[in-house]
Amino acid sequence: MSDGTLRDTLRITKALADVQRVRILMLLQGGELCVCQIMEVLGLAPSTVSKHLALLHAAGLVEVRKEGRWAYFQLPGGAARAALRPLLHWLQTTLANDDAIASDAQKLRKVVACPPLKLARQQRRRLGKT
Amino acid sequence: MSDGTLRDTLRITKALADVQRVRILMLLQGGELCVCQIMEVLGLAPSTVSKHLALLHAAGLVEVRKEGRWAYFQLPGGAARAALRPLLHWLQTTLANDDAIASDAQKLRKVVACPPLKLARQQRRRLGKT
DNA sequence: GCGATAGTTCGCCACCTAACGAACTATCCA
DNA sequence: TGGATAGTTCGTTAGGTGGCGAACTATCGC
Repeated sequence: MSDGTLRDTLRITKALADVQRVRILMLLQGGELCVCQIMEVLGLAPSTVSKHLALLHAAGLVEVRKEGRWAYFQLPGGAARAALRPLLHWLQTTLANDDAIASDAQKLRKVVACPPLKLARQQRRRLGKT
Repeated sequence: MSDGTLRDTLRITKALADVQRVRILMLLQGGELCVCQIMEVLGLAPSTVSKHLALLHAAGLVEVRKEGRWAYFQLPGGAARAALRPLLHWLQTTLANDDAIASDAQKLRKVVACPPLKLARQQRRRLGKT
C-alpha cells in the first residue's frame, strides 16, 4: 500500500490533518477499540466515525480485526509500525500535555469499564429518543 | 507559538497535508531559498507560493529572513528544529525514493545555478507576455 | 427464518481551502 | 523624486472535506 511515493505520504499527512482522527490515534495507543467505544468518546455519529476510521485505514495508520458484528481497530504492527514510529512518537510527544487529549483518555477509561455490548445498547436507546 | 496544544499540533499536520507545502519543505533541505526560486520549481503564481510559505511559517515549519526586497525562507533552527526533527526526518525518509521530489531537486539545482535577480527578471517577462 | 443490531455506504449540506489575477506595500536604482 | 520590482494581501471561484441521517449489509439470538 505505502511504498514511499508522494501520494502515499500525503495520504498519511492528510489523515493526520483532522482533530477527530488525531484523537482516535491517541485513543488507540492504549490498545484496540471497537467503533462504538470511539463514538462514545468523540461524541460523533457512527457514520462519521466509520468514515474517519476508513480513511485512517486507507492511509495505513490503523488495522482492523473483524469479529462477528464487531470491528476492532488498532495501531499497525510489524513493518508498518516501524515505518510510522517516528511520526506517531512525535504526535504522542507534542500532545503529551494537551488537556483535550487527556480528557479523552479519562473518558475512555470510563467507557472501557463497561462492556461494549452494554455501551452499544445505551447508544441505540439515546439515538432512538433523539 | 507552539506550546504543545492540540491546536498547534493540528496547525502542523494541516500544513503538511498539501503537496506543494511538502515539496517546499523538501526543497528547503538544501538551505534557504527566496520566493522566486520556489515559484520557479513549483510552477505556481507568486501569490500562491507566498500564501503557502505564510502557512508554513505560522505552523513554525519555516523561518524567514528579510533582506531588502527579498525574503529568504529556511527550515527552523534551534529548539524548534529539535522538536520537529522526527517529523521532518520521517518526511525525508518516506520521500527518499519519490520521483516527483527527485525531479524537484534536480530542477532546483538548475534554478540556483543562475542568480535570483536574473531569475526574477525572467519570470516577470514571462508573466507579462501571458 | 425473523427481528434486533454493529458497522458501512450514500446523499446531502455547510464550510474550508488552493489557485489565480489585481491591487497594494516596500525597497532599490537612475 | 519617480519608475521598476520582490513579495504580500485581497477577492473570487472551483473543488475538496466533515458532519449528519437514511438506507443498506451482515451477523447474532430467539
